[in-house]
Amino acid sequence: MALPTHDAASGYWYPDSEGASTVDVLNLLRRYRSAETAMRARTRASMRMNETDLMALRYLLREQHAGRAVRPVDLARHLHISTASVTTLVDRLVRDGHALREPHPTDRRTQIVVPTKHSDDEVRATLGPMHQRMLNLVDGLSEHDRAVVARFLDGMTAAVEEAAVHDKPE
Amino acid sequence: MALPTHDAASGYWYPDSEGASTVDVLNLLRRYRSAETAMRARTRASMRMNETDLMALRYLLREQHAGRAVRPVDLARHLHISTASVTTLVDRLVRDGHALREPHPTDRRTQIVVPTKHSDDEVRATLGPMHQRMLNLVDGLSEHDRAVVARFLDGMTAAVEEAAVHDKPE
DNA sequence: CCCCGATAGTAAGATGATCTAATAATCAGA
DNA sequence: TCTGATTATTAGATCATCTTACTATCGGGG
Repeated sequence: MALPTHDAASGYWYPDSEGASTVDVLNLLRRYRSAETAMRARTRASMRMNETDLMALRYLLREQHAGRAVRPVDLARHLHISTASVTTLVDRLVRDGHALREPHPTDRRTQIVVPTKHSDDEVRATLGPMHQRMLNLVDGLSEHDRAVVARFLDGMTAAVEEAAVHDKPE
Repeated sequence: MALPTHDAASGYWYPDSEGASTVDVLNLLRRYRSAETAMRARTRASMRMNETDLMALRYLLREQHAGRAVRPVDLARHLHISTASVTTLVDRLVRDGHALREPHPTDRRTQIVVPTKHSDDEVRATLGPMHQRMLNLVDGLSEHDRAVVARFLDGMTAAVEEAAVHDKPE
């Protein structure tokens, strides 16, 4: 925790100097964004998957965890791709042992896409430690600081979403 | 600012209730991520560009602002694509009026890729107001809160980057 | 001064993920 | 029971990327 500096390409941050200017914060946010993107690229590479397929798999795992069944059309809506593309996407997931097609109990037009235990293990092994580090970090914050961070993230989300309201009435 | 709730698909947040749990914060971070991704998709759609081309253009604008010339090979390195792909990428940017190829002053093997004023205006018009809202938000924070947020972002970045150290010695 | 390895951009052809349009099966309500 | 809506699939096209091969240029060591 006593590391002097993170020296990403753009945006330095010295944890000792108390003064974090406004642009510092925005640069840190951008730096986090880029670190997360790089992390996704690594995960993708280590699992030999493309971005969409990985997002699909994570969605499958999340929904399974929540006890909800996922049909191909749900994937299409969540990922904003056509059902035709989902067909080939699920083909890939099944071919590579990440998911299975199972019959839907009541609707014979559709199916249920289920992640395999193997894929669950693999994602957990890859993302688990990182997730744990994140949890630890936030856990270490005081109640007050957590609220500060929560308000910040909520506000940033609103700032980003507001663009949708004004620019595109469609 | 007295809005009751942001109700994204996953992760609710009530700004009034003081208790933001650890998982709340992580959900808010994920929600911000997804809002930002959606914003990028809107920008891309409104400018009729794909993700890589938009990232390239933003890089060109940023570097120009910093007074640095950008060669095709710089784009290749920054975007992690081959120089062959950069050739076609710059072809697209030039075709659509977003950039120009200019001769390099000293090295005749290469060129300089310059963003057009038009593209500058367009990006500024699209992203400017959002950026302003973000600045205002962070500006509104107290010195102390800004430091809290900065430490949080710095820590999260470290948590995400640490995966690279352990998992992939390559 | 000139060669030669390194660097830069481009062309050609292949691959992979997406799209649209058309089709077939099934559902659910009038 | 028909009929319109929903769902998945196939076929064919498009688009961005890749690898490989090639050409032009640079810059340093004989």
